[in-house]
Amino acid sequence: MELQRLDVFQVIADPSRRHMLQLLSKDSLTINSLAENFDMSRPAVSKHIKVLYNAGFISIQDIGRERHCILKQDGFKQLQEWLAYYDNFWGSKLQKLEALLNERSNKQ
Amino acid sequence: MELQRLDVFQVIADPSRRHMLQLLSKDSLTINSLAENFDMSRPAVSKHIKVLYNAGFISIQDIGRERHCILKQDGFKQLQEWLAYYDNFWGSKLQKLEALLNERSNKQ
DNA sequence: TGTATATGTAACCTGTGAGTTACGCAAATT
DNA sequence: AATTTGCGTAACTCACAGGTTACATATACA
Repeated sequence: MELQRLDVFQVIADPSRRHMLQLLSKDSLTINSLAENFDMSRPAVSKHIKVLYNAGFISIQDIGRERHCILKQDGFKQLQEWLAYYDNFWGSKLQKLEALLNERSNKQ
Repeated sequence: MELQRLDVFQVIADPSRRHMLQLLSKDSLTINSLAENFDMSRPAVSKHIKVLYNAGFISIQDIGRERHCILKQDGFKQLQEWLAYYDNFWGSKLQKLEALLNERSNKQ
């Protein structure tokens, strides 16, 4: 795995990574303490962490030989911005319907 | 491609599918009119549409031999629910910080 | 100083998502 | 009735994400 520069959409597409984010929302954890929760090798977890870090979902604080992973908002923000566009779509669709209904009732 | 039952996270991980959603947010389109916007074969587009449909991102209205694709809210809702959990996380984190700051200023 | 611990990286294997072409079928058109 | 159009599906190829094991490195501890 050379590049590991997946975008935010690809990052959350993996169930293991979503599970990691969920665990980190409860408490910040080291790579090993994270790995205890998964049925995969520690290097595999390490790679996922790298992916999450590169996409801005976590920050990492090195304390001695330990790496503490902390949830970070940046990655989530990109997703929210994407969704906000469609929120607006549903909103305006509803508004058009309301406008149509108002127009109808005015004509009566 | 046998199963094509990807979850909402996998569905939006593909750039082409996100582009399709964007196009459909402007206007509902048939498979062919959609395909004109992409540098891929029509069967490829047809498969993406099936994936989007199965995940609840679009509904389809058959008119004669044409299939009209219309944006649908269901898929987006699942993503919003997922994000809402973390919204709450950031919210509560901010509240804790505020509480801490208030406590400090009261002590002075 | 030697050993145990926490982690990263390289090399490799494998499953599968995403593309292709070829074909089939029903609806529209002539 | 014959042809064209719009679309779905089957069979195949290929790239690559996600897993593995083996090894390297730096910190903590005895």
